[in-house]
Amino acid sequence: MTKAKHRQEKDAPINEEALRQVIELMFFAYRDFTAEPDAILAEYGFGRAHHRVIYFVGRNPGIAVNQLLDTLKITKQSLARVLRQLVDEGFIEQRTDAFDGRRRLLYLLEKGQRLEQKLTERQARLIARAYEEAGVGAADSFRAVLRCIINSDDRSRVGGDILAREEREG
Amino acid sequence: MTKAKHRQEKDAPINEEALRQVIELMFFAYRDFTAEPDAILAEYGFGRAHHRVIYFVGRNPGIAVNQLLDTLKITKQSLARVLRQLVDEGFIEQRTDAFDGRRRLLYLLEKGQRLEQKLTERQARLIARAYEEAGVGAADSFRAVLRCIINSDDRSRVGGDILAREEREG
DNA sequence: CATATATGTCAACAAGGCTGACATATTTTT
DNA sequence: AAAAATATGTCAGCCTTGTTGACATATATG
Repeated sequence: MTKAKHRQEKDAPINEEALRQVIELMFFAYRDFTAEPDAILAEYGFGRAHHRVIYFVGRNPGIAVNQLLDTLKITKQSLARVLRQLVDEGFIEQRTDAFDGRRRLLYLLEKGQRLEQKLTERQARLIARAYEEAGVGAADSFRAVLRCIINSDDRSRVGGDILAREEREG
Repeated sequence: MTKAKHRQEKDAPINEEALRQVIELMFFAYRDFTAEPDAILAEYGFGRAHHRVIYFVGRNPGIAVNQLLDTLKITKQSLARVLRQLVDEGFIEQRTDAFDGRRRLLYLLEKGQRLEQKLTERQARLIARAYEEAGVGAADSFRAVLRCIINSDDRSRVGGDILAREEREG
């Protein structure tokens, strides 16, 4: 137990040891959070990269390739590889935008929807159980803190709002 | 706004949309949580794998290679690569265990401690700011939920308690 | 018509996971 | 003492998923 640090912030009563613990908790929690999906994806010969694409396309039907790149913050080539597989194997469909023929809008096909649901269900169940175990009211705080950890620019991407966001800001 | 789902669990009042949002929040939050350390590590020619090793060795001075493998849940070879670099470049020291000559106990050297502090400081600051922004009391709930997401087996590893844990359970 | 934009694709590279095999030192068991 | 188990190190090679830079094509826009 180190003695209270000389308050550098105005009056932050935040325990240093507790902060250290959160760093570890984030590591373990994220690993367990992705473990089940990873195992399911492996059966399809997919990885976490495929999961992200399937998830965000499912959440934002009709998202364009560039919007997806902006969201995932990976390079065109990284996306191309996994997207190609997903399209070739019938999980995702690309339709040319009627208003701008250069754009390819992405949609989940039925096969993709089934996989997406399967993956999301597992993760949702894990969170739901954690909420129950952690006690009522913990859910809102949990979400609030997560949201505050996120770069303000990305906060508006949460909630399947990427397409609308583009119209507002882009 | 979908209408309330037919409660499949006993009486779980958990909003499905909220759960979906958490999935996204976890993705963005973890990415931003690791972004700053990643940038610092890159200056040293290191990656996230090095960070994990430095962190857990710093948190558990005298941890053995096997304990580190169990904690990180990676293979010997994956660890060997980054550990070799860290030892060669003077960030980590290996001492033979006096009680069991087969074991190599790991310690941070001064160089390693400095880097560890630098990295931890950034992450702690990010969390601390999020707590302030999210409001008082959010911290405890946040930690509680994270802990509940974690596999019960790993919960006892949080808090720099890996060495003691080994004595208790191993 | 010139330029900018959205996308696709090729080649090559790096980090960090993985496997399996094998060597060595040391401890524990028989 | 011999045998077996344990802890570690190392070699070779593979995969996924990130990276860069270059170039091609279609479409939109000034």
